Amino acid sequence: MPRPTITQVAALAGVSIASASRALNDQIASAETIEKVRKAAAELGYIPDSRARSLKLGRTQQLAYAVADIGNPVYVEMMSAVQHVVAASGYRLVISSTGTTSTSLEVVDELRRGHVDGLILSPLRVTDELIQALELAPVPVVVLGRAPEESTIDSVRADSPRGMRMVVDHLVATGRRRLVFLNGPRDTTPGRLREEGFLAAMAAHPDAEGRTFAAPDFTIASGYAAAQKVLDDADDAPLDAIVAANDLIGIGALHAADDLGWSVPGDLSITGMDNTELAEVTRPGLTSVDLGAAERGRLAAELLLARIAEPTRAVHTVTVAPSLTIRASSMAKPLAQATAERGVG
Amino acid sequence: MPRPTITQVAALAGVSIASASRALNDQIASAETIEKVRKAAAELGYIPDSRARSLKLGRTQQLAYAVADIGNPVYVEMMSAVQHVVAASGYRLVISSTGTTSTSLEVVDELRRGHVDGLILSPLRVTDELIQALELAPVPVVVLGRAPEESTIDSVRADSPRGMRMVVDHLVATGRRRLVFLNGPRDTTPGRLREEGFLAAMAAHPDAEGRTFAAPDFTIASGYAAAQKVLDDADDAPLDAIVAANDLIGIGALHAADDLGWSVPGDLSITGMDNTELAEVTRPGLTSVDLGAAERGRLAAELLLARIAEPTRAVHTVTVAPSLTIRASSMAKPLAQATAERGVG
DNA sequence: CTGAAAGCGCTAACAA
DNA sequence: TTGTTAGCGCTTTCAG
Repeated sequence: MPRPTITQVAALAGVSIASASRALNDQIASAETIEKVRKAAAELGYIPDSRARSLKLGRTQQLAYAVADIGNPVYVEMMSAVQHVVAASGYRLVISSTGTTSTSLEVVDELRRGHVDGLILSPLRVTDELIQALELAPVPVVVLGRAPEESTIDSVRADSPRGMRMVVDHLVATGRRRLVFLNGPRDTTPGRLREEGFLAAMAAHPDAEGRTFAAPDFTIASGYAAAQKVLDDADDAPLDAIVAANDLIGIGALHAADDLGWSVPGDLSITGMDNTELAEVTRPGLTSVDLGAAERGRLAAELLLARIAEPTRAVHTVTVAPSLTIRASSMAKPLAQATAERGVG
Repeated sequence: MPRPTITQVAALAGVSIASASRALNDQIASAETIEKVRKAAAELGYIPDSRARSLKLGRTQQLAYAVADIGNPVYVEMMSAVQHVVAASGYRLVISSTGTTSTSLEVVDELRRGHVDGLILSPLRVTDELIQALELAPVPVVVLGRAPEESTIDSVRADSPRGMRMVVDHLVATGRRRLVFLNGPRDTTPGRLREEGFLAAMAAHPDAEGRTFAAPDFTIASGYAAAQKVLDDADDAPLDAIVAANDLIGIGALHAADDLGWSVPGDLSITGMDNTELAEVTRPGLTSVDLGAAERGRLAAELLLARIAEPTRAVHTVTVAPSLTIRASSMAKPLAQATAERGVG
């Protein structure tokens, strides 16, 4: 049996389809009509067709979430939060993985198909071209990341510079003086911001020195190779802390240190960033900056829903405060030794 | 400026809207018409409205992926694979998180809105009620998990019993004789199957003995607590291997062993299941059975697309072969000691 | 408060 | 090959 339409509900209730529609939606009808229609709808198991509704109303009750790589734990965390908010508001979530190479422009172009009422976009690189496209997008867009100050696009950003500052302050406070920043690719937004944040933080500590090194990817393997190189050169260029640009690189560094016989945190502190589940799983646990991925996802979804509800509202740029989760990988030396005795190091 | 419609394209090209539609879709038109329409469409930047198309054609070019918890790494891995296949075939992916409590029945009901052309469902519990609902679903469904033999639903299943057999064989071959199976909740499909698989595998090794213990969740915290209890009781009930029902429980066990001063794999082998990214991150690395999550996701998507293309085709039940990834957590003793000297244990 | 009718944008008969 | 027309299922004027 085919799905019942509103026409059949109306027929069974003995009213016009217009009345049926009104009774079901606005409730603007006589009590008697509403009752009859509800009963008929229930009897037939009527559920309105979202395709027809979309066409008529010009909205789909769907939102898009587009990121470079939906497998990335940070994006997954955001997505869960987004999905939660979105579902609670009666929207569906359409995901699209843009791939690390593309510029997200295709995603914006796709919006013109009208299949979603809004977009949450986390672009790897924010180009002028992209911003321009977003301003002209047919539906509201919220950017997870840095949108230019003067743009008219809502955005939710992490505060990685401040996060970096927290990490560096913590390392210096626990006695580290020669820090190496292990970055991913510098031509990405996180790569650029985190490195700038690191250097700015170091500038506040004249008694400590920091240098930087860029791995080709934000991955464990890249982090491992990069850390290996840095640790191998330690005779010429000593160090007592590695500040990784993200958890994956940090874990790679943790493994490299382990394999090269460095004691963490005895000889070397290692920190990550993003505070993914992975950071909790390593031993020693990886100290990491939580940039509030879930919180950012939640806010992005709320901003988007608010703008859909009120398209002319003021532009919002929300920054989520980071927090530092200190784990064993960056404990101060006395603590570190106590830990090592238990067999952790 | 509003999105151009096919009416405007037709007007600019100087043909009827029907001709414009044919030229754009089937290409059944004179070369001249096709050329004119293409030019007009390009000039206006025309993109067909997917809402109107959905209503007219009765299909949305969207598929749904529904799992209990989209934050779970296994589901994420599947989702990535699904998204990959689906996007390559011109479909969009709508995700929905059913929550651990629900029976997935709401998801099936939602299908009647007609917003997707098919569903990939990974139910936590497969009830008769659910299967019945799936058989009556208005669009094709592929189940990730066990569908009853006689049902008419395509499904892709992991072979966790065989995976368990591989783990147990490996542990026995490396000298372990007293195995404890650390399960999650037994009233879930994976919980039941994995425990049965463990017991069946043990039956093949009369010289070894195995017992089981159920944690309330498939989480690190539950695994930690459960392992703690089992290890505390080791005087009365000795053991030399923990077989965890999944990686999270395995990692919890790894941490508990560490904290209680057990050397892994010196005193104790620990294994997980699912071979998530997490298993690679721990030290010692967690031996784990790869149940082919990505492969299952890929196959499920392909099965769904095939059924949509040919609704009357034969029912397919595909089983993906597991593979064992041996890491340091279950090395044989000689190897284990060599590793320990390097400071891993 | 209710019903008739228009129409969202598109595709697919059908006729020419 | 082309144009005319109906209609997918629904909401929303507009009269009554």
